[in-house]
Amino acid sequence: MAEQVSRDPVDPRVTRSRRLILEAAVALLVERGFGAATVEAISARSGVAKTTIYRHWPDKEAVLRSAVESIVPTATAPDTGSVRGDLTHFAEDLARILTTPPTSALIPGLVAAAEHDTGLGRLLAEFTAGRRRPVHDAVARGVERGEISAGTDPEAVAELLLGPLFYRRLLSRMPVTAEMIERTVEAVECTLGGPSR
Amino acid sequence: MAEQVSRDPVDPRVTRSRRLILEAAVALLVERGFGAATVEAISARSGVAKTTIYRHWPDKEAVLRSAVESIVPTATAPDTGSVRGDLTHFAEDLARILTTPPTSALIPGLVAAAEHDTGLGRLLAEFTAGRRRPVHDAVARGVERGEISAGTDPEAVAELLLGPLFYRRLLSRMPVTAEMIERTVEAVECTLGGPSR
DNA sequence: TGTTTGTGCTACGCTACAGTAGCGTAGCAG
DNA sequence: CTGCTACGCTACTGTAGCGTAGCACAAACA
Repeated sequence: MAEQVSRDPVDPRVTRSRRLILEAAVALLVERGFGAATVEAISARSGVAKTTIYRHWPDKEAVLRSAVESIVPTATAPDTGSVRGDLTHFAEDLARILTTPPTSALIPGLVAAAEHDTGLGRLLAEFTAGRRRPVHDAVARGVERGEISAGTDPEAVAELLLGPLFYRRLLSRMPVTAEMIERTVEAVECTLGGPSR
Repeated sequence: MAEQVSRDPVDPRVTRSRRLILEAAVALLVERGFGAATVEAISARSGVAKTTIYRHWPDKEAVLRSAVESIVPTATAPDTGSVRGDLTHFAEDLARILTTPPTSALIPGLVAAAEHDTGLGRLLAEFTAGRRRPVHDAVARGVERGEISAGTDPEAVAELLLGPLFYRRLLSRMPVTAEMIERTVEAVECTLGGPSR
């Protein structure tokens, strides 16, 4: 919860400790995955005593959740004036997130951890839902503008656009190039049709 | 290596042990993920002594690799006469794999493990490459048939088709419905264009 | 300046797990 | 029937990691 952060004027030692701990946790998650993110490793890397970590979080899971939360990126969704422009911008944004640390390195582990950890599962669900929202908005604007059919399913659009990008990151492990993005956006647009459809 | 399997007429006790061990390992991987698939758990579940496990594999990683290998499904790719038919059949096949055990439950963990384990990374690469091959073949047949343009990039087609399906399984966790498959195939087809293109 | 509060440190106890050694037994094949 | 081989079992060693207790110290704060 964010209340804690803004409420009382906290001791600078506390903020420093928390910051160092989370930085180290993120670095470990990114570099060596969930398996290597142990409390002792975080302590060693951050220079903060293990006991101090337990003074701020009840257990390891809570630390890792905080670490993950601390780097969840927010999606941007500017109105570029056309559906194609919006989707392209969005895809480029996602591609950047998918290929640059820290988020990039975190996603595979998060996907797997979400399978058996409900807390992280919720986090992943929030992340992906947040990712789809800009697409919904872009579609809504397109409909309003008369550019595309009112019957367009925004979820379907999001899926067609996000799927191939995540596929590259997680499965085929090919680089996400500008050409690939353009091609994918084109494919999505192709299915949209005009307002008459 | 497969030589061992077919070479000598093996002692039935050996085949029995190996089978029980791998079955237990797969069950554990499927039900509770890579983290829970310990040698001791496999031993307890299979009823085979831990020492016997180490008589057949050098270490835990090797056991898990064998377990994963034992359930990698092979892709089917019948020629239905049209690109659309081929792709639909393929997508339905993949959807089944993505939603039914044991493969379904294994994929998230495999994706994550592949990130830091080169052995499993190779396995995943082989799996996904095997998945894409039928799409390549379908495209090739479509080109030969004059149904679609010779310039069609089969990798792009595979990506557009596989991406959304995997996205549902791994990220949005929505069920893969028949409508969704049809919609996705339609979207892919829409980008193909005719032979004139 | 004195008091409070957060930290570092050492030293724990506990559990889970990897991997091994040696012995006795049971099943297989000739 | 006999030798061979795989197996089960017990008992280890060693390590890694979680989470805690208590004390001394130092930084923040009033």
